[in-house]
Order: sequence, then structure tokens, then C-alpha cells
Amino acid sequence: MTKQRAAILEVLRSDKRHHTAEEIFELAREKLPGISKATVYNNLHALEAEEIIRKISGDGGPDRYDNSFIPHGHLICNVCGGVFDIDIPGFTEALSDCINSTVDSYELKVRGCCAVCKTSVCE
Amino acid sequence: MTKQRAAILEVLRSDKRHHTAEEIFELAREKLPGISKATVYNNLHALEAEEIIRKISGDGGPDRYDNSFIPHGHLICNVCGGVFDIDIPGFTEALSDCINSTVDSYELKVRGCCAVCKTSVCE
DNA sequence: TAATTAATTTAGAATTGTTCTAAAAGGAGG
DNA sequence: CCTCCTTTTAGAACAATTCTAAATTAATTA
Repeated sequence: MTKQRAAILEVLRSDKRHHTAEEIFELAREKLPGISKATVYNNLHALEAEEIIRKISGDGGPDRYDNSFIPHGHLICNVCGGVFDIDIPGFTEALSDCINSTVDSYELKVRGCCAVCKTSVCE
Repeated sequence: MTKQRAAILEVLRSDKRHHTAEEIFELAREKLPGISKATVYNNLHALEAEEIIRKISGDGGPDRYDNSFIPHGHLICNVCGGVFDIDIPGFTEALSDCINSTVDSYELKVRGCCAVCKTSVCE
């Protein structure tokens, strides 16, 4: 556990956002001005391999990193732009039964309108 | 409808695989030797905007293009490497109820072991 | 058919996100 | 204080995609 890795983990855990490598680099640099981008990528890869964090493949834009390794979905609200975690208990098992295959992990990205924006639009 | 677009569509419809832009470029070039890569990208974007095809954001590798715009999942088998369509009837609605939000589309990528490989491993 | 306009294609440069490389720095154990 | 091993660093290299400006093609009107 180097101080660079600690800084990166702290950024990842500092809020619920799903940061890009670039953002993590910028934020980590505030604490550790000399940190290099390669170190950010090195550690993100290591943390992913250690099953501590998970990469969310960004489409179009850069990839993002999720502070949790447990698979879950993400709702991207096309009104406010927010990204919200979606937890569907038993989804992996249900999916596995449905397709008669072994499911190791999944990535679910949902595009739509979040609950908050939905009510504010209907008001 | 230019002959370039026709060639690209033909490639997309020729088989069930989910091609990368590069693959589409190579295959389209067999019919239209002068076609340029920019044209492939132009048309893929246009077809996506027209809701005729859908982009599957490739993680790590290049993006792939799906011959259907209707949202459905993909199983990526980590034994044979194959990509299989997953259809879950009523998934959009179920999801919508579950998270109390409006769902426009989704992208589901599942990593696991396909039915064929599963049985061949257990034999 | 000729002229005019608009849309599409082309080749290649530019950009972006990520990975690689080689050298330097850091830390643990003898 | 050496030696070994791991991590970090800076920047080059790379891959996928987007952009740009000129050339081509198609469609429209005279």
C-alpha cells in the first residue's frame, strides 16, 4: 500500500460518483502533486484485478471506475445526466437460469429518466 | 442510399456476428475496394441515429455494431469467446418498475460460460 | 443537357484514451 | 549499507475514433 495507491483509493471512496481515470488523476494530484498518470492506471488495474473496484466501460467517453466490485447496474438519466446505482437482488442467478449458462459478472447500463426527474417533469 | 451504405448494411446483415468498424471496413472493401474508413464510421453513426443498428461499446477492444436496434443483452463466453444474444422478454418494463424510473434503452453485457461450453466442460 | 446546389465520400491529419518502456526511486531483509 | 524486488515516473507509442478539407457523386432546376 503505497501513498499513491492510498490517494487513489481515497478519491474513489470520497463520493458516489463514478470517476474517469483523468478525474482520479486530477484529484489525486491535489494531494500528491507529483503523481503520474501511469501510476493511476497501474493502480486502477491492480485494484480491479484484486476485485476491489470495477471498471465501467464508458461509451463514447472514457471508462469510469466504480468504488464497488459487486456487479450492479447503472441508470444514466438523460434529463439530469446523473448516474445512479441499480441493485437487483438475485439478478445474476435469474439471468443464469434464463439463459442456461454460468454467469460470472455483468454490466448493465440503462438509459432513461430517473425517479426525481420523472416526478419533476410530471408536476 | 449510396452504394457504400448498401455494402455496409449488407455486411451487418450477412451474419449474426457483431462486427467491429475495422471488420466492417475490411468486408465492405471486398465489394467496394475504394471505400474509406471514414465512410464506414459516417454510415455507422447515421444508421445508429436512424435507429437501424446499435453500437455495443466494447470494453478494452473496439466497439461493435449490432444489426438490430431493439435492446437486448449479450453473453460473452470466456471459454470460446463467442458473443450470444440474450433476449429477456419484458425486461425493460420489469426494470422500469423495479427502479421506479422511465427506461428508454439498456445495454447488458454478461460475462460467463455459454451453454455449449458449459456442457462440454462438464463431460 | 448544362449549371447549381447539396450531400457524401475520400485520404490523411488530429485527437483521445490507454498502454508500454526504460530509467529512477522506494522499501524490506540481510 | 548492499541487494533485490516492487512501484513510480515521464514520455513515447499505440489503437480507435473523429475531424477536416478537397474531390466526387447525386439531385434539382433551368
